Amino acid sequence: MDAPTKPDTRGEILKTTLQLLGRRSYHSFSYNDISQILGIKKSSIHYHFPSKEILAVESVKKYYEKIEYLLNKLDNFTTDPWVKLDEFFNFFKILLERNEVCVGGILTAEVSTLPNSVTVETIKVFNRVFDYLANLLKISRDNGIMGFSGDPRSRAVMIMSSIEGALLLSRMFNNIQLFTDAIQIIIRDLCI
Amino acid sequence: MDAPTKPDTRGEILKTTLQLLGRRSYHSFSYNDISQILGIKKSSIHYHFPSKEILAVESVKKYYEKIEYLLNKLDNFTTDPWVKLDEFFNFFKILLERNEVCVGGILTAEVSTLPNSVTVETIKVFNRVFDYLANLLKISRDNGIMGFSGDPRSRAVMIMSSIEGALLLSRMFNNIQLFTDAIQIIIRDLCI
DNA sequence: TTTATTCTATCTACTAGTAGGTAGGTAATT
DNA sequence: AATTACCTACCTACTAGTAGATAGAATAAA
Repeated sequence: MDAPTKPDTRGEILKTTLQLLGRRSYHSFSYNDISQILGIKKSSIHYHFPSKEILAVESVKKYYEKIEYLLNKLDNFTTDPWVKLDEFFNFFKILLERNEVCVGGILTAEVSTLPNSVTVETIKVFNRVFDYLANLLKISRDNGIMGFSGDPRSRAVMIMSSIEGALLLSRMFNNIQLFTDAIQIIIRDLCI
Repeated sequence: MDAPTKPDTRGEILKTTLQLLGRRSYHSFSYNDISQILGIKKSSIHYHFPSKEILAVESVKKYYEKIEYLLNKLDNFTTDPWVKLDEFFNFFKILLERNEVCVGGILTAEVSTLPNSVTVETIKVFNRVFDYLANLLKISRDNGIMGFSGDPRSRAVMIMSSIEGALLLSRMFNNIQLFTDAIQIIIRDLCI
């Protein structure tokens, strides 16, 4: 058994920031929120992240890692594209159950007032997901497992558009069924 | 010919607010922005709208009217549901061309930090649109013009989810094609 | 091994700027 | 005279951020 690890303040700050981004928005949380949640002073946060921009950039990078971990886990877990999609959608459903939505969706909605460096990282997340989904869709259609028409990448983008939109609406209407219904339609439209 | 109409400061404030909401977000514009754009002082805005919450509520109500006007115009213009949908989607495409997105989508993304009264008005807008689309879809399928499967209202919600998501992503990627591709898929998936 | 120095990570105290908002004043209109 | 619609001047609260201090840990030197 290892000795007690030293507290990871930096990591806790990032984790808290991601939660705040998933529940609120970039402009709706402040260093003061984090300091109260973690019981440290604002200047301690500034020590680890000298500006809010840097904090957000690092947070989005961490989010990218979480997405990367999810996608790798899907590929290690199964080769069945339907199961992969199911688990992929489930990742977002679990966010909803915690009253969060996708950090990417939040930042996308605020993009016109975001520091550019944050936008750049956000775009990377989406492109990673688009690539993954487009590849999955293409292979599945080539194998005759799926029957959708049109360009796989456009379909991938449209799936993520639907997911982001459905997450936001589902949260506003306080109705998870709204999200799961949308997922059913997305899946059904892939079958034809 | 009428005499010069008196300046409609209240209306100009509302119009400017809607533009700011469509380009930024609730938390990313301030009375100061409006005062600079219109060349009036903040307190003059406060005179017409004593609080930001009231300003937002009135703005969303005005947006509801714009949507209502759009939907009525569609119904007066044609009975062809494909043309109606095309024109409906075009309304949002024109927003993109002005570097705006749907006010409803913006507010939905910020809902966790909005005054409740603003949320209530936003929900009304969406329900209006869901009702309209669900009705259009149901009639069109009953008439054999459309071939989608599943509940028309769920399909309507999913269409709006896709539109909101695609608007946000299209704006972020600075690529209108992203939006128009999504629209193509939405329409195509209604044909089966 | 002990001591000195450097590094890390937190703190207190403070800043400039901006947000939403208020109170009182004034000119024009009714 | 009352109302409307604008103004100046100001307020509190909060934001992101800064400077300096300090304690503990790690490293280097004797």
